[in-house]
Amino acid sequence: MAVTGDETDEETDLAPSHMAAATGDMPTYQIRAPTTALPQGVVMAASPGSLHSPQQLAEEATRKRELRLMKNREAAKECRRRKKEYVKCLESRVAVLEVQNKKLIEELETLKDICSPKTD
DNA sequence: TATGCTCTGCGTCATAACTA
DNA sequence: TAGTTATGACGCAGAGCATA
Repeated sequence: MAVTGDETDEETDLAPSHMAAATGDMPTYQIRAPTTALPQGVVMAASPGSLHSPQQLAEEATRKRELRLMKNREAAKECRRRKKEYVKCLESRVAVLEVQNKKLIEELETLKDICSPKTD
């Protein structure tokens, strides 16, 4: 067979998990890594037991919110980066498959020519 | 050059999915 | 089951481009 062996097996782990569930064969691009390191400038909270006044509670709530927003900001950046990578991966796969398809069509035409009975 | 349109990236919120 | 993370959706701002 003249099927080119250039079918990419480069499927990276790049499809959203729910997408993977939908299509059944797409890889996932969700990479859950343990995030132990805090971003720079983040100060760990005082233990809840050490909070007393309503003002302290309010400050703690504000601090928690800012920490959450910062984490989510970083998560969103990373998510977008992975998504772009995933799309690039899909686009290159499309390009490869288009070339492969073209070759197969050409091969089919050649075989048709060879096999078709000559009618004079 | 001013204006409108499109594209791209960002921050935030809501929520699904996951983990301890 | 509460807390955490990943991601879709939305709105905003800035850059680049066409065109009147």
